Amino acid sequence: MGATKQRTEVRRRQIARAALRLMARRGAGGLRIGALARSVGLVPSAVYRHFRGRDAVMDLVLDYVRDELMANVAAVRTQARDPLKRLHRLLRRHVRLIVQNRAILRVVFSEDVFGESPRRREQVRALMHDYLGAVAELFQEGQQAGRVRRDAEPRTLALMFLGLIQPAALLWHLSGKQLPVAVVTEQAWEIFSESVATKPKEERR
Amino acid sequence: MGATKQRTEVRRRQIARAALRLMARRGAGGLRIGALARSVGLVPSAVYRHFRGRDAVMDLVLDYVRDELMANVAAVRTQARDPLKRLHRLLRRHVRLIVQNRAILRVVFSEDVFGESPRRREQVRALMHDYLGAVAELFQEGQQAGRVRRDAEPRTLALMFLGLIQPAALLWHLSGKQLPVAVVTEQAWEIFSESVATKPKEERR
DNA sequence: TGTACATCAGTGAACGCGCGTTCACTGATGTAC
DNA sequence: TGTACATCAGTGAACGCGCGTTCACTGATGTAC
Repeated sequence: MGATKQRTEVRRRQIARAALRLMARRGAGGLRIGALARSVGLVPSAVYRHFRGRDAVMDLVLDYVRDELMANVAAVRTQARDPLKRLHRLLRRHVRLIVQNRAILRVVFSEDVFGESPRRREQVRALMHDYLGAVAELFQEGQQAGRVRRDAEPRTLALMFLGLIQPAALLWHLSGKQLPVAVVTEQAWEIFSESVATKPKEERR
Repeated sequence: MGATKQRTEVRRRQIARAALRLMARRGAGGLRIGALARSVGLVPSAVYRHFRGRDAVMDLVLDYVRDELMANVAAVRTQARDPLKRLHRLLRRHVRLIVQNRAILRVVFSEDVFGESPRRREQVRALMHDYLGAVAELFQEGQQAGRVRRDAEPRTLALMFLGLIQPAALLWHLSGKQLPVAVVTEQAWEIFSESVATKPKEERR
């Protein structure tokens, strides 16, 4: 029944957005072509006019996630000079990203990604690796600027940084938005950053 | 053809163990009755002699995970008196548990659990909640003993504790055992515990 | 500006596959007497 | 200790379902002249 025709670029965008919504609710494995089509007012087979298949949709979503994460890193670089401030802002952005678009959690933790195809798994590994690399770079710059203690590996710090968010985000997600992620993460950042910053002996924070 | 008969309790144990192995490789969603049956030398339909269905198998696995996590908490309580030492030991045990049995990661991050049935989701939430509660208790005892700073919420500390492991474990898993989780986690613990412990100088607050 | 044709985004029916689950059955094991 | 019967853990065939994907088609949109 008569969906009005749209140019393929338009449909691709619509479908990608719908995919994000669906994955937020049902997870990566729960991305059904049928539901996807319906939610943009098409018939399942119509999706194949715009994508080669389910995998191609997934790819686009993964690209989106990567873009968002990396854009955050770039953004905080322009917003602050102090490496620790940059990291703090990145933390907030990361939390906001996850809260606003739960699909991101699902993609990274997905089954699909986790076990299934070696290709997918490698894609996500690379994504996580790159993001961690960018975060580690921020820490390293902090070390060079004398703001961050030098007796810690930047990559370890980057992992800890992610660790400030991940369990809270997971629990938040499981509990259906009950947990105040932003607040908890902020508290965790305070403790973490304090222990990571070089102490200007006997001075205030 | 012709599997020798076994008592149902024996089969249940065999099946549960096989389920753990399978989930470690393919994830919770990848737990197939067929594969499960084959890996204990049975025919798919035979599984139904011992379990009501796929969900019942999942339930048993979930129970196992809960038991292991909680047993770890109990164990470290007997192994050390100092709350921080207990937490350190718990961290190591947690890492070992995950490394030795990857199914645990999959269960907690699973799709199945993540989106699908509200029941499953609630089960996992409760599991995580209880474990976090037990960890928070250790922190609280540390505060009462004057070993842990009092200006931080025990629950926040518990979340951070999990955060020391989770991202590392995830990356380790994605990269196919490349990352030295134990080492990285140990480094992270050093930084974390240092910032959480009360400093000999500024005793009380 | 109108006509002829190519392209393109839709449709619905059908196919195939994997998988969980059911069912009637069989032969081994356990139990009562 | 042997016999009769109940129970119980196997088997394989079949069913049903959800879902991704293909295909022949149609009517709208774009383009050449």
